[in-house]
Amino acid sequence: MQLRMTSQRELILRELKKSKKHLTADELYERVKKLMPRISLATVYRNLELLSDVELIRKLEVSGRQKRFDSELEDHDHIYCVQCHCIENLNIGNNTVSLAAGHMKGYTITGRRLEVTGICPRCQRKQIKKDGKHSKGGGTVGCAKKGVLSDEQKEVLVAMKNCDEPCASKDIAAATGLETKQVSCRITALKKKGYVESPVRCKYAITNDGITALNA
Amino acid sequence: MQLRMTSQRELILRELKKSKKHLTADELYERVKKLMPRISLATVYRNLELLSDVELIRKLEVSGRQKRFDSELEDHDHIYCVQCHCIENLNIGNNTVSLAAGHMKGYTITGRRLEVTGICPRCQRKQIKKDGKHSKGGGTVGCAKKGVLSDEQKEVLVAMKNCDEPCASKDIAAATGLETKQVSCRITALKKKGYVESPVRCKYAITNDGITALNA
DNA sequence: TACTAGATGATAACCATTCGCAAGTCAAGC
DNA sequence: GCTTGACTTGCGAATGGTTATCATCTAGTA
Repeated sequence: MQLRMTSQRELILRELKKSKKHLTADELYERVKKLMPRISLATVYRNLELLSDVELIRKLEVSGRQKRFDSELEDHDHIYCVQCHCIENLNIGNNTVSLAAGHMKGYTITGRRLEVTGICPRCQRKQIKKDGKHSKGGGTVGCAKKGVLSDEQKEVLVAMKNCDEPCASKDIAAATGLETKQVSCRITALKKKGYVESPVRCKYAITNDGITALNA
Repeated sequence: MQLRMTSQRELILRELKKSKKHLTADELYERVKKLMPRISLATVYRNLELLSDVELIRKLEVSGRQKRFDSELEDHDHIYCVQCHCIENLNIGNNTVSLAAGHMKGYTITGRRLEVTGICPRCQRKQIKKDGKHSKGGGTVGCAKKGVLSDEQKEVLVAMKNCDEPCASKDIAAATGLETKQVSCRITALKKKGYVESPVRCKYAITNDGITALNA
């Protein structure tokens, strides 16, 4: 099997090299599409795979769900920001440690990957600015994108908005005609999204985020 | 938010601890299901996530598409076999190197992950035994499970089986009544799966694997 | 120049994971 | 003891990244 240097392939390679970052397949797809609108996402995936097979580029299997690709071929490690999910290069010598240890188990070593995780300076600054929110790390892991409101949830949220002060789920049930069980379940979901808070035990109120989300 | 130790949760934790390996969510699900048949896969996922939030277990985001979970909490690294995809623990001290380098970039370090890749002793032995097959590493990445045969591919494969000696795609086309273009395309796919080989350029024959696959 | 390996675009399939919902269970307060 | 609401569960549908399939195109090679 032998590779042809097609125009698509060339473009993909060039764009990856041009961007010094570690792009995901579809970030690269977005860029390439601007220059070659009819290119298919499948072609991008295929070529990234192929190009890394022949070692013209390097596939990084790092944290997160998406693979990333790198045009830099020399061995280097990565540092990964757990908040913004950006990845930077890191240069550390001292590779011999791991190789020796590996050999002790009878393995033939083919490579090694060091990934340091942390919070990048940018995110640290952001954190200091608005440090009211207690982000437990858990909860919405990974992309902390706010879920969309379902109609059922909206119903509860609207009722809650109409209350002047924190109300019990029982009150919401009365207002909406729903069963309290359903209400309580939906409140839980809304709380997780940050649209509802509980200032007093068993009393709930809509948050500012919740109001924004309703209007959106 | 406070966790209850439900029977499901307990079982999941116990089974993970029992197996010394690094299980994926659904490997664990298979085990747990034997003891609690009505448990849901979602429950397993949920609990693994929750348990790792409270640090009763540890989530490993290692190579491959699936996450793995580990009941061992101390810091340790991993060695990963690129052929059988098994993972073993590895103990290397010397963590300070990476941390220092990370700090230089202004990061607040939260963790680090070293993954050595290689071929495990078991796979090395296997390799020596039957070393006729050139497995380029590429091709079917990850799970190297053979694709299922489509009806179209079967058609071509059957025709090929009926030939005593390697035949050209033209011959297959004649035998099946298909266009040679289609045939050639399917042959390519079959070759990639290892069901067809090309002993001579432009001549194809069904492989033993191919025959097995047909009968299956 | 004919033939075919290799590439492409479109789209369907895949697979691990997550979400939404309704129903269940447990602990605390009345 | 009964009620209430927080926390769980099972089910099933949705999501999202990635891969496979197929027909068609294109470019090397005999």
